[in-house]
Amino acid sequence: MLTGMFPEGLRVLVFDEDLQNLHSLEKHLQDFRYEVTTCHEGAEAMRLLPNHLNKFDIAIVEAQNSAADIFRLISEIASEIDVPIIIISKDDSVQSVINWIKIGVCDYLIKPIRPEDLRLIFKHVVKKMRVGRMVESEDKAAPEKSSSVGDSTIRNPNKRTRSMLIDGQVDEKDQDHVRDSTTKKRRVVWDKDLKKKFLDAVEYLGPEAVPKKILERMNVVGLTRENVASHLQKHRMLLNKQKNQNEKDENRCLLSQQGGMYSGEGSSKFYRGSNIQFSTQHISNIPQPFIHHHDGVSVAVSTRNLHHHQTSDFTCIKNVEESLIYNEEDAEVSNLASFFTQNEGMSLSHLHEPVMATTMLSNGNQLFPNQQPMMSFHEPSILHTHSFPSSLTPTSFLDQKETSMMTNESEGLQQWLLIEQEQPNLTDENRFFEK
DNA sequence: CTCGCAATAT
DNA sequence: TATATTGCGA
Repeated sequence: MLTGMFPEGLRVLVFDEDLQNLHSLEKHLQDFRYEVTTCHEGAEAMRLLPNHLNKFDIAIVEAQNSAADIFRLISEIASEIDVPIIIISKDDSVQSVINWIKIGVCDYLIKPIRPEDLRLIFKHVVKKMRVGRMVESEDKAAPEKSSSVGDSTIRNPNKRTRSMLIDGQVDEKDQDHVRDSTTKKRRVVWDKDLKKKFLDAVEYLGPEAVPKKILERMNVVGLTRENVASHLQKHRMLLNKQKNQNEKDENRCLLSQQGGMYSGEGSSKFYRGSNIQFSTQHISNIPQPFIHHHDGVSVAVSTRNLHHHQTSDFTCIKNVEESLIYNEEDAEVSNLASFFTQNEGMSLSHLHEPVMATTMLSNGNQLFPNQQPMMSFHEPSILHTHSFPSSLTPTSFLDQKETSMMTNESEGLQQWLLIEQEQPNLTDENRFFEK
């Protein structure tokens, strides 16, 4: 029964209502060469389980605290079917554990789940097989001390080391296996979703936002406190950078006779207090005083009234109308060139004219420093600029602004401005961990 | 033990 | 470049 490859190919049914969690679980299980079947709908899972007794070796079921229906269903089938069932829950209460174990599930994992927890699920299958046959050595491969109830809450980074010291034989095997497929440290890819979870957690926790709590709040399988700490460090550095940049901007602004305000994506004050985030782009040759370099992107904002950005969405919108940001990066110019030649049939001569592209992002009440308000011109979102008047004349800076204001009735302008930001989506394979 | 930070490694 | 790791003081 136990082939040399065991537990590769272990057939696992995974249920989680949260699709992202589900995929994360799937990914990690597949890393161990398990054969994974996923489903995110409770009734479906419960149907799959009893009807496919020979299709799965084990089932993992995520159960919300309040999932009384799932509890009922599982309690009905757990005693009837032969498949070990593992519950995943964020509820770390003793009572919850007792409730589930009592109805016959074989294990209970408390979120957040480590990949290690998932790797060892095969022990329950082994244990089941042992009921008929006595296999002494398997006991070591399926140590109770690892990954069962309680383990998930008490994270001892030295546990592995200790157990290795205790039992050299098992550990050498273990380690080899681990090196091959499991403990190989993976680099976390902070994609859009992860960043969102992170930022949501940080926002929710406010001043309490420390790595541990953020991690708990994010509730992402496999993510470690260190991962979060590292990201948090970067995140804070960005915020500081932006803050400093902002202060500089304001100083320059105060000192400037023209009274211009400079802003880039780093102008958090610019955004704060509004639930709208926006950026503008412009391509042009513009007078020096309007150019400000921020993170390699040259931007400038001309605003007549310096202080109403933060007051409300409405004033913010009005400011968008008044905001022009110039981007003089050559690459951007050529991107823009290809965009217009491909999509608009515009002559390249337009490139010598200022072309304004403005995005306005509704992203909750928050600044997203990691996103890229400066969209690249080959992304689909730019297509929204079709409605922008192409008749802008390359006259003066303010003339353009007025042209745009006149050409767009406010409703149209808003629609034109509201461009959903899109970042290239990672495939599921690459979603969370790098290969 | 956790946090935050900086330096350093990958 | 982005993320991980490490070391150290708080």
